[in-house]
Amino acid sequence: MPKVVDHQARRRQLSEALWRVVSRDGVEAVSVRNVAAEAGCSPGALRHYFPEQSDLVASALALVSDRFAARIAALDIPGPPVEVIQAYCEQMIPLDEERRIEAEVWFGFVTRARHDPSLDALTRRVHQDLRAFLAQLLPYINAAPTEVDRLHALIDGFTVHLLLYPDHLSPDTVRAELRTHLRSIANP
Amino acid sequence: MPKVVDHQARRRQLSEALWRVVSRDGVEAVSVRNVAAEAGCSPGALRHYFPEQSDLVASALALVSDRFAARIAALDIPGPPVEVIQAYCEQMIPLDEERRIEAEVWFGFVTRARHDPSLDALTRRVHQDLRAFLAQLLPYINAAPTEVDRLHALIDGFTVHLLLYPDHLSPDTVRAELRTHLRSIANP
DNA sequence: GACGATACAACACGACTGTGCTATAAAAAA
DNA sequence: TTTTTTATAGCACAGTCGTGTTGTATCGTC
Repeated sequence: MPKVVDHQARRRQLSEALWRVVSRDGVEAVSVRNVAAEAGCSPGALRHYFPEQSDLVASALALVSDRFAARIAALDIPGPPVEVIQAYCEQMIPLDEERRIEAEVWFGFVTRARHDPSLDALTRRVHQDLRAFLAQLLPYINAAPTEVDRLHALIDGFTVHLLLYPDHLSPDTVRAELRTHLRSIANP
Repeated sequence: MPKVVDHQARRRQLSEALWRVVSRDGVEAVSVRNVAAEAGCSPGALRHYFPEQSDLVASALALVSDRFAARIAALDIPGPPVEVIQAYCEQMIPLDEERRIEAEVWFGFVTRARHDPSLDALTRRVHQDLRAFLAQLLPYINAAPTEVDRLHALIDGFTVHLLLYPDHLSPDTVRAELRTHLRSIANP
């Protein structure tokens, strides 16, 4: 048997290299050569793990989704229901550097996904999962089920604003406004 | 003097050709050649009006902003303040085909603008103008000035969701939820 | 009608793209 | 040690990109 490497770990490294390229130079700078250079390997090596470019992008997007799911699973917040839901919702918003890069990658490629069938399925599924997740949260604060779309839009709106105009909106402001919103839709 | 053409009109035609390319094939399909072909002219002719590609994109983005401003100026809604503000806010949301294409172009290039200084200034200015416009609206329904960020995020969140997942969210739902929001922050 | 400015077309160039193909290095198995 | 399988590297190819340059047709003015 030949040299053995952890394929899964290698793919994650390469996906994170793509993240760094997006964060530094934007989505339009993502190419096989650029990502390989960022990861410190040859384009041929990258193509050994991702035969086509869409495989690489899909993996990078899936990693965003996985990281979010891991954060949610690791959360163990005590306190009143509104604070628990606040903590969950905050995991979807780029309030720190880690979440900022993830959101940058996600929103950088989500527009491309509409014209790329291989990415389209993934992004639609994640969107629907998030909506379902939020819908599942609402009963804990006795909010009306119809509030899910407004909450979801608010979260993604804050996400876009934090990404594009970080100097016009502080994470603390977003946290406070999110809390205001959750309290306003909660029925004690 | 030579053949005279209406430069402003020609630029608008070319900008709208760019819109159609974005709407059909996405932002990544925008190139000097593709837009020229869509407009039915040669790349050389396009470059006569837009020496560099960023000039073309900047013009297309400015046209979005101008169209929005024209719609706002043309509005003459009678009725209670909440309904008037509702009508204003709806002009920012892709609730019909015209606004959908505009929003598609805007959100398609706004991520690129963060890495392109010539586009950055325009997009930031528009964002700030919209925020100021919303802030100016709030007193008419006696809403707290602090509500501007939440309203702005909600509007852009709905915009993104309508753009990316139009089959998960209907324009009517958005209209209804926006009205719910405006009523919730209004103090009679 | 001749002139000159403008509109437009066409090509050239270098750089970049994704992707196929081939060669080498390395490590596990024989 | 030899064999075999994998990991990585590197090159080739056709296509597209933005943009510079050069030529030509067309119209308003003299």
